[in-house]
Amino acid sequence: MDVMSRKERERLAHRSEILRAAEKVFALKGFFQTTMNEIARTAEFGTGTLYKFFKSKEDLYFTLIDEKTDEIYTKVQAELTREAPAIERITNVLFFELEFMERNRDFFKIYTSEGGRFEWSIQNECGKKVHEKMVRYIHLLAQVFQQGIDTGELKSFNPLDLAHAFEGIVHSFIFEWLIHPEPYSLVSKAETILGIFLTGAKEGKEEIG
Amino acid sequence: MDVMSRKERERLAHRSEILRAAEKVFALKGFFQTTMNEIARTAEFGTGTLYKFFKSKEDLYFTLIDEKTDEIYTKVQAELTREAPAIERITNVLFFELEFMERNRDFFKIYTSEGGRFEWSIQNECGKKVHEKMVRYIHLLAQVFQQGIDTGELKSFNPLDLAHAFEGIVHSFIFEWLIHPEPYSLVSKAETILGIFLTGAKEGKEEIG
DNA sequence: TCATATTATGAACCACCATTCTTAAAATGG
DNA sequence: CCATTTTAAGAATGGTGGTTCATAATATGA
Repeated sequence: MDVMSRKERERLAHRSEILRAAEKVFALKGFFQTTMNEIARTAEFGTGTLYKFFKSKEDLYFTLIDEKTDEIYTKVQAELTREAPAIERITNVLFFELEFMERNRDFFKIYTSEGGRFEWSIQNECGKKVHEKMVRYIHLLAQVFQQGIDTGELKSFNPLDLAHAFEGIVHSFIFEWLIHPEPYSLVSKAETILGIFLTGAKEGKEEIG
Repeated sequence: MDVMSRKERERLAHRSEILRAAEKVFALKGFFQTTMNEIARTAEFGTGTLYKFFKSKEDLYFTLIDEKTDEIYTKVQAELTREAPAIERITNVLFFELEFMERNRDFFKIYTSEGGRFEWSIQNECGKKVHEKMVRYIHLLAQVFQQGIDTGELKSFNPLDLAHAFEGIVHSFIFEWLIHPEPYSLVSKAETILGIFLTGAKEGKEEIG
């Protein structure tokens, strides 16, 4: 049952088109170097039209990030709060993340570049929202690690430290994949990531004799 | 023996003062939001004077990064190419890095924000230089891991993957430390980082014996 | 000290956008 | 079809900030 009028539906469609165009341009040039004009041209709208949907460039930018992060975070959250061994949940989340980034290269370029600008982002009203969501995600992850420790699956490191370490590794693999000139499957790195994170780099002393 | 004239020495001193001021302002506001005017005011020079030392804002920015990275990379490089067990070298480098960042909070804010802007940075002539240095560093690290694998100290993961994972963890701990409101010792996290990286998160099933 | 050369200065210039606003076009509906 | 309302457009506006340059300040050295 469609409760929206044709007008409303069209309006929404136009909004998404603008967001899609913005994503492309922001990913290519970063926030400060993309102009509203260019986004408008890419989306095939007039410049003024953008302001019918978003009250400023910042608003457009953060809305973009906010809606996309929601898309992945809801999925990840569902998996993390499931009833299952911690390692299994972490593994699945890793696959989610990698697969999502593989399908949303542009988005991650924007997302990752947010990392650098925290001073500015965090001051900003919309930026704060995005940042809080990242924090909540890390804490959720830490909670799962805590459970893994409790069940004896994991060593008793500080769970928040584990979460940071895990995200650090994942992030750096995604980053590497992004700047790599010839594309390869990001998901194929999952085994490696898990291997290093779970069993560590050091060769276990195999005291044979 | 001083081969520089007083003039030359003064000129050099002024240059450093400008760089120091720039570091402070860039760290606080990021590249696009700091103005040459503000850097000049901070350094107590006229705006035009900056252009006697640096041909543009970009030049100033990348010179800053370039010279600081040299400072740490030479130290790190010396340690990495030393004759010693791989794990020992990695451990020392980790302490270097953390200690350096602890003394150069501002610099790392700039450095990390470079991560995000790779499209732009890499196109840029000066940016390319900085990027190449990062790549060289990672490869050096990978080489050490390779040696560690050869000597049986480390498991035979792909050494480049190990290097990325290691830097990912370190980076994420530094990042966390940066945004944390009340300061704590970064160096104190070294044990944790090494623990996670070397032995992994999973509780050991005491493989064989 | 004074004439000259050198250097520093910051006001002015100019290009660049985010945003607004007038105008033109398209819906609407009688 | 026409009158009226709604919406889209992109030119015009205003503010900003990197860079330059004419001038002031300072140094030099005779």
